[in-house]
Amino acid sequence: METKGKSERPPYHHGDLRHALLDAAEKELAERGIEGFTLRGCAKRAGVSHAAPAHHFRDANGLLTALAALGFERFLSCQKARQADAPQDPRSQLVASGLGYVDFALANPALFRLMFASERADFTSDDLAHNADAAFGYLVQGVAAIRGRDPYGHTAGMLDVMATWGITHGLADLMLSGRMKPLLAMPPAARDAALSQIIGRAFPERPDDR
Amino acid sequence: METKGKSERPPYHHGDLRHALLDAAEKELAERGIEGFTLRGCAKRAGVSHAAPAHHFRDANGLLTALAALGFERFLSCQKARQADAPQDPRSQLVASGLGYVDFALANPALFRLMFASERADFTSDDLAHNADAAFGYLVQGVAAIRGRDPYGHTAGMLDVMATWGITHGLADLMLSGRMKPLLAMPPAARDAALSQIIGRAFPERPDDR
DNA sequence: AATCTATCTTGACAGCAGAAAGATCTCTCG
DNA sequence: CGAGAGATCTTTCTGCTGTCAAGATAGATT
Repeated sequence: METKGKSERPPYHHGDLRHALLDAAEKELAERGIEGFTLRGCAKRAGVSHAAPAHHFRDANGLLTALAALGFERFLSCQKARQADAPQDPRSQLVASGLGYVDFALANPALFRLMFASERADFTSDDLAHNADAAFGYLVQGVAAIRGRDPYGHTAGMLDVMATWGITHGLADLMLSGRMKPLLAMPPAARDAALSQIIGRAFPERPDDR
Repeated sequence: METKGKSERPPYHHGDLRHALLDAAEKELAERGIEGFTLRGCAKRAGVSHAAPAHHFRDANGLLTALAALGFERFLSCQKARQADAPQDPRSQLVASGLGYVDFALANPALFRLMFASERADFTSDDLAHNADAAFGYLVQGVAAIRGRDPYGHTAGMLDVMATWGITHGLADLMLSGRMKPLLAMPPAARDAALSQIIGRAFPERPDDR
């Protein structure tokens, strides 16, 4: 109970190392990017030896996979946050979720890349696959609300889904790589307006018009 | 002039190591992905010691940067190839270049990621910056041909450019990560038709309609 | 109290990038 | 012709990485 007399050594067992490692991994990812990510760096951040993570995550990619799974949850939260401030009609709601999509990407660039453009996250993992599917399902449901029927099964519906996802994702990804300078230079309100205008093109009133 | 009598040792000087390394790097990238890319692997492929590349490219990122610059040239070629087979009206031409965009991404996934989503390619390099700008300029010019005036300077024009680029890039990138299953499952002709329909939404007849 | 199991540390190894120094070839200029 | 000079390539070394194996420690169970 009392101290050892000299420096209080950290306890041998961390207590919640799993959480601590996920936090550390997120910071590591944010600061050094996915290509500079290091398992040893995460361990050091969490104040633990370099081999400790292996007990909670199989290997470096295992840690990244768990982090990506968490990412998809926050990804959905960002979309819902935008929707809460938007009008309730289906079109406004779908556009708002697109704005949330971009919000998340800009706020967590490396994590976004891990989730959408990396081979290191293992999508056969149940956790990750489940959360990623949930995000996709949310999009489909948003499109269904506009068109009034389930987009699955008929081509026009799938076109709407792919157009919406494609344009939102493309804008987000290009902004992350520093392209889309005009958008990046705009003040927030103007940027939101421009993004909304573009995203809205994905689901025109007359979907079959060319 | 005559042989040494035993095994003919490869010449000390390679002759065209720079080219050989670029070829090797492309194969290395295609086979092991950007995250498995190794400078030593490239050297071995080119039949040369691991330190030889340093004389032609500063370091591993230098080699990748040169490769990305080459990539942007072929990227443009893919777009022009599609346009050659398409009707000459501006809209068909712009859609065709989008199909070429996707062609390139699907044919060179890792290279595409290097060009658009990696921190390893150095875009301050003159070569790379020049070729990347050329690709972007080509897109802008394609949009200008539709709208009849230079998209720069006025907001509506920039919206057209960003919408076109965003939707094309988004579709390509998502297909690369194995999403967009419906599109990937289609036979080529159907896929082209679907992609064209979606890309066309980026520049509607009445650009201001919501 | 004794043992069992999960957790964490230490030490080792192979592969990697990059730097430094030396070897080999080609070329130019006297 | 031939002697530097400079470019090209190899060898060697250092420090970092991920992963594995073996040992130390703590908490839980019985």
